[in-house]
Amino acid sequence: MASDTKERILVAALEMFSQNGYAGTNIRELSASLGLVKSGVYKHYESKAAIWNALLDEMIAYYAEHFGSIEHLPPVPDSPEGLVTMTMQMVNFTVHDEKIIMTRKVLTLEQFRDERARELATKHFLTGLTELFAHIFAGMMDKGLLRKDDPKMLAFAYTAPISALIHLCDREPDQKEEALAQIEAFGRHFIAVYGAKQ
Amino acid sequence: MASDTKERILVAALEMFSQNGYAGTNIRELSASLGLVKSGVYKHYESKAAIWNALLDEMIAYYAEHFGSIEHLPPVPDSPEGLVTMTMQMVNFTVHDEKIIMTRKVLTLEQFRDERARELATKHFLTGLTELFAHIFAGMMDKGLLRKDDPKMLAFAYTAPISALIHLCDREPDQKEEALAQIEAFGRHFIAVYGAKQ
DNA sequence: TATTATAGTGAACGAGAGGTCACTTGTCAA
DNA sequence: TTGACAAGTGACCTCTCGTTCACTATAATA
Repeated sequence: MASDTKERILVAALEMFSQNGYAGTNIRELSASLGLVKSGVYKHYESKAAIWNALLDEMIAYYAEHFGSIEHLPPVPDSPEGLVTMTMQMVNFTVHDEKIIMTRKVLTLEQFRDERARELATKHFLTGLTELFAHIFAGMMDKGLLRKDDPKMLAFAYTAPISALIHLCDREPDQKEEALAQIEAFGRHFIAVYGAKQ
Repeated sequence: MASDTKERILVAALEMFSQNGYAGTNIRELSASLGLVKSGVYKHYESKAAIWNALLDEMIAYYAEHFGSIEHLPPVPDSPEGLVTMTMQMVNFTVHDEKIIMTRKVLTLEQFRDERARELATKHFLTGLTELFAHIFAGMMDKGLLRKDDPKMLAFAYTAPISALIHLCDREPDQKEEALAQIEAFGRHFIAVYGAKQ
């Protein structure tokens, strides 16, 4: 019945791993945050490493489902301004959603220790975003909204600065508002530079 | 006499912290890697945290000395191609120098736990590079090598993608050569886009 | 009703952590 | 030569870690 405990353990693990890292997290605290005693956790996972692996399984599956599939491509904007709007919607979500913030933090902290975390980090932080926007930019070029150029290069030039500011938001939450404004300014700069000449 | 031990401890600490993080590092291993026993370390530092703080002091001082001062500004390139050359020299150094690699890794791993690490991470990964290249780009604009625009915005647009690929090199050293080629390609793309119209 | 599986408890364990301390050794100044 | 001091040793301390296990409570099943 109340065996959503197994899932609640993963939620708590994400929270603690993202704050203190894998090595800095202990099972006692994790259990306590769920209102049970540490041996209770071992009824659901055989070890700390098993919790970590299950969490990574979930993160990988979630990423594949939400960002890795073609049908989840956002629509191609109808105007340069539409690109900024869409970008800001995505960015606003990604820097305010606690679960996604914690996922990024965990991947950041464990990328050098765990191979799967490393792979997922590269997707999350670099290749995934670039591929997504390469599609979008190719569509915008077809519509005559963007100067014809290599869509992958433009996507990289567009997403990497945004990604850097998203990382800044994770690191310094106080500066979130400024960072968001900076992203918007960068978006407008980008369309001014790369927008198709009228 | 042989009291460079205090300094050797910091070297070993940088190595271990960058691989396993602060929490994942233990003094026994650290001491053993220096050929001494753990209590020997406590003759030089009163605690693990003291080692961490001394290491951070050193990293902060090193950064201020080498990247934070005006007189260490690289010369403004004489041609668009010169920008690429200079960039590749800097990048090649930064992705191959072990100490700098380890410094980036440590800052990456501890940015959420230690406030000074967080500040230094933001400088290392974002603002420092941007300010440096803002100076360079302002100079290039004066020379007519770059289209007139906001130097800070251009510097951000230039350095953030490069920084993303430097992080990729740290995360996936196997892909270092591809990443360097990608940085060079991006540099050429950048001057094609932002170079002053002849 | 008796049985059985599931979820959770609390005490215990061994290993390894950070840290202390009395002691030895080597070096140099008085 | 002696004394003082810095550097290093090894045994030991306490604490916390991940993990185990015998046990209990509960709820569904036969």
